[in-house]
Amino acid sequence: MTLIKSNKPTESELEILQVLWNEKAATVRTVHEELLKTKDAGYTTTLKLMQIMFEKGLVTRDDSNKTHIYQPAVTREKTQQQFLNKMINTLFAGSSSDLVMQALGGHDASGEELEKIQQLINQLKKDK
Amino acid sequence: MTLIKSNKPTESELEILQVLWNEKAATVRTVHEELLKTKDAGYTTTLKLMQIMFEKGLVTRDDSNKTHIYQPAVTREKTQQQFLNKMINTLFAGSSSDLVMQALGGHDASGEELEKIQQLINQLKKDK
DNA sequence: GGCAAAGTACGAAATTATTTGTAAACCACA
DNA sequence: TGTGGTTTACAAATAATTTCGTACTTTGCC
Repeated sequence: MTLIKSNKPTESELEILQVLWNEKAATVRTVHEELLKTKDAGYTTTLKLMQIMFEKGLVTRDDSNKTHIYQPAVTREKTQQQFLNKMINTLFAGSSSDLVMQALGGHDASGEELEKIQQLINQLKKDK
Repeated sequence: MTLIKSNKPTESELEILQVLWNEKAATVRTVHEELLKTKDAGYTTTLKLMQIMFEKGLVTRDDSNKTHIYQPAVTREKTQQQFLNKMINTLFAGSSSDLVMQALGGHDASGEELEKIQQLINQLKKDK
């Protein structure tokens, strides 16, 4: 049996994934331009990171043209869940509802958002 | 104006903080024994980590006796909020309710927990 | 063909985080 | 007093992550 490495993306890799999730597909150039809006790094830095992500299997790429086009190979939802679970364990002593309460309390969600959450809760209660 | 470094605890530092939050105060030995239950590291590793945390201001310590006694210098709640905000930004495109929904959907909370969350939501809606 | 622009590959430096070895200080107690 | 056990201090090795320089490749255009 082969143990599959979960390959959790690093901090910088997450930033890149974020862009790819939004754009569906993008060149290094595009990703880099996007990153420049919030941080400051060299082009080859972004390139290198994306190459590493390719090796790790975090992204796929089409290299049939000179300019490669990258796509995310992991879904936003899976990755979110992965980090949420980690966080629930290391920071909320395993209690997901503690996390939810803290998130609801700290930030403010709009009335509309609260409504959506409430509906989800009703659904979950019904399912029990 | 002095910029205050937020000094976000690292992964290992979080594990130590977790113990300190539970125990209120503890020696390196105690923390280390606790960590041994889930991971495997040398005593001096834990010691070193706690010394670094002291330098960073993440913990305080009473060194009036030979065996120093450490206490957390940051609260669990503040730290949770810090990481939640980070995560909301880098992984949930700024939407806290997306995080909540994902957390509720992925893990299961007990009926009792759902009840508590629902009450919190009602409260928040009323406050608007 | 030759040149410039934009891209990729790759190695290695720089930085940050984690782990460990060793020495020195302290304490208990035979 | 001196010996063993526990502790802190410190320096340095190791590992993981991020950044960058440089060389090579491709393409379009004169």
